[in-house]
Amino acid sequence: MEKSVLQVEQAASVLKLLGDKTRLTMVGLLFHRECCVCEFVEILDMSQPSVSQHLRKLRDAGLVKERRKGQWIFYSLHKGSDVFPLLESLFTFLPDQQEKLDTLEAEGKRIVCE
Amino acid sequence: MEKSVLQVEQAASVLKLLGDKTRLTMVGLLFHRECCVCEFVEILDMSQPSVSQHLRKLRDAGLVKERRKGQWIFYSLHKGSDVFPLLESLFTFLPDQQEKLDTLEAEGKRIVCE
DNA sequence: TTAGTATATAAGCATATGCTTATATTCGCA
DNA sequence: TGCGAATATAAGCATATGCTTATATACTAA
Repeated sequence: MEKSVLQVEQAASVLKLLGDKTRLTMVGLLFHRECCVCEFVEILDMSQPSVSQHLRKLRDAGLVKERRKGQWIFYSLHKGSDVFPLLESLFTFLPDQQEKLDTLEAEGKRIVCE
Repeated sequence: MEKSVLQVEQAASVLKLLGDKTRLTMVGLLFHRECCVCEFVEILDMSQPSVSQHLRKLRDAGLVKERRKGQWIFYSLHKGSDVFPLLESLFTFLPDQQEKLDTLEAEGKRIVCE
C-alpha cells in the first residue's frame, strides 16, 4: 500500500476517532477479520446501540465499510482508504486482539455466514 | 529507538491527545526543534492561555518536556517516552511543518537563547 | 525595588462526546 | 403473513473539551 501524506486536519480527525478505547479495539479486531455488530457487542460487552454508533463514526470517516450478509451486517477495514496505511503502521505498536476472537469462537458465539 | 507494544488504553489516550489539530501541529513543529510558548502563540495564532493549556496536556501525558531558559520556557519532544516511537512513525504520514518555522524566523520572531 | 515580559492557572461557558432508553427498519423463517 | 433477531436511529442526559477572560507567578532589566 502506498504511503500518502495526509493533511493535518484529516489526520487529526482520524486520530480523534482512534483516541477512544472502544473504537481502537474495534479497528484492531478488524485487522484479523470482518465482524458483525453482535460480535462486537459480545466482545466489547457494550450495548448494541452504542456499538452501532461507534461503527457509524468509523464508517463515516471511511475507515470501515459494511456489507449485509443475510440477517447480519459485517464490518471490515476499508483497505482502499487514504488513511489505511497509517492504520497499518499504527497497529504495529498495539497488542494483537486475536485472543478476544478466539474466546468468542470458543463460546460458540462467532457468526459464520456463507 | 526500540518499538514497544503499548496497552490499548495508553495508546487511545495518546491518540486522543493527537486528535486535535492544534496539538498535532505542535508536536509536528517539535520534530524540527524546541519551541517556546510565545512562538507557538505566533505560529498557531492562538491565545497564550490556550497554547499553555494544550502544552500542559502534552506534558502531563509525557509527550513533551519543558525547560526554562531565562524568561522563556522551551518545550521539546520527550524522546525517551514509551510513545515516542509511535509519534515518529505517525509523523511520516504527515506534512512537514518547517515552513511555519521559516516564516516565524523571517518575521524576526524566533526566540534564540543561549 | 519596580515595571514589563513570558508563562501558568483558575473560572466560566458553549459545544462535543458517549452513553442510555425507546423506537424504527430489515431480514429470515414458520 | 406475522414474529423474532439483528441493526440503525433518535432523543435525552451527564461529562469532557477547548476556548475565553481574569489573575497569579517567575524572570529580566532599569
